[in-house]
Amino acid sequence: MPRSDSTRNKNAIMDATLACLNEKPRATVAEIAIAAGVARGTVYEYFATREERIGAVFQRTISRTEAQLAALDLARAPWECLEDLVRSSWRIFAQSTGFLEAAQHEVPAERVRDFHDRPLLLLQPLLVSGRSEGVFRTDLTVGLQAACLYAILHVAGSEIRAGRLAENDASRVLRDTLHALLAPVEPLRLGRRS
Amino acid sequence: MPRSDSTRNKNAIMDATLACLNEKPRATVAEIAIAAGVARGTVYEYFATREERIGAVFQRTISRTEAQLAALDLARAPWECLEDLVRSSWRIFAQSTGFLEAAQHEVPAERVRDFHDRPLLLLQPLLVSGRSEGVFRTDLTVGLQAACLYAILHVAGSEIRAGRLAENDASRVLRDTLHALLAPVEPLRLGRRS
DNA sequence: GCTAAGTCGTACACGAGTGTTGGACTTTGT
DNA sequence: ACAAAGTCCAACACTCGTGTACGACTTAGC
Repeated sequence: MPRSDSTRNKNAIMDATLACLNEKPRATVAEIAIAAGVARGTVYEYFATREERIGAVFQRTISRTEAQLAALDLARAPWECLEDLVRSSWRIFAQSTGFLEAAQHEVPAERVRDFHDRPLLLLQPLLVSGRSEGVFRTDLTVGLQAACLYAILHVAGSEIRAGRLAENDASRVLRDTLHALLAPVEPLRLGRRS
Repeated sequence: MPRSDSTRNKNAIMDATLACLNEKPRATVAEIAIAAGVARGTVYEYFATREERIGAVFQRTISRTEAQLAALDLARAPWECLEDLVRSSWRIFAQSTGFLEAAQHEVPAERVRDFHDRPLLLLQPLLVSGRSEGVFRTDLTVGLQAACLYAILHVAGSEIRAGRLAENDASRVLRDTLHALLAPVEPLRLGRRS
């Protein structure tokens, strides 16, 4: 029967880890402890090593992402599906891309593989169904499209953090950009002036 | 009158710094020295501190990028211009995005600002002219478009490093993706199934 | 209010990376 | 071939972050 403030602190530490690492990849234990409103030593009560701590947050972030993706109703039209996805989860990306980037280099390679593969696998059905319905373009790899999709989410995150994009606009901008990325090209009149 | 092997070593060190930091943000002086085929102490002959060293490579990378951008003939059609740009410089991005990412956190904030602003400023005329000619979409900020553009180049770099994208395909893929990103949306029938 | 669980703060040992120094050695350019 | 320029290597001091230890203190929960 863990005490209530205990779990509260644990969460605070994980949140602080996410937040700190998100904007400064080399954030130190001391900084994280301060951000969590906790003594440095307390951090070690829950996570014996840096790797364990980061790993836990890493895991939690993946779980959350997967939950978002799993909640999608793939039976609906691909575009609506995608819009839903973006609307419901762009924020979580904006708040964790920096962390994930940093975590790459602190976590054993196998788990990084996980991180790269699982969300892609979950995204794949959506992309594939969009393709087979003829509403997504097919001249680029799904892998690449997924990578670009995540990158765009990433961009939105940075732009918001930098104050160059208002949070209110994010959803619309993302929708439009992703639409451009995934929509099929029709006649493909390209590169020559009209 | 600097000796010839001296400048050769200096270049080797800068190249090694770029390469090492590119695939491992926390690369150490020792590793870089080895990669440059040089004793650790020798590194300090040219760059007294880590910051100075990274700063130099940082600067060099910016200069090269600017040179690429400056070489563009803006009088030509925007699409051709863009294609040229991509064709001539995607490689330099693929070889330095990791480094740049890492350098962000090792270099004083003012210079980072430089790094973010200058390439954008150089890209801006191209984007603007494309807009005024009506061949680029105008419903998104130039800043955001530029950010996405760089992000896509970034993605290509990672995908290539990860072996998921062949170098031969990169140019075409980039052209198509960027086209999608920048091309105007015509009727904008969006989100509803046909 | 009492107790156990949890926290705090400080101090310490340890490792790793940085930057320095100095003398022996090797290479370049003339 | 000879001096100057440059390199190498080993050792060292220093900083900083990590992780451990422990006694004193505070809080939650019954």
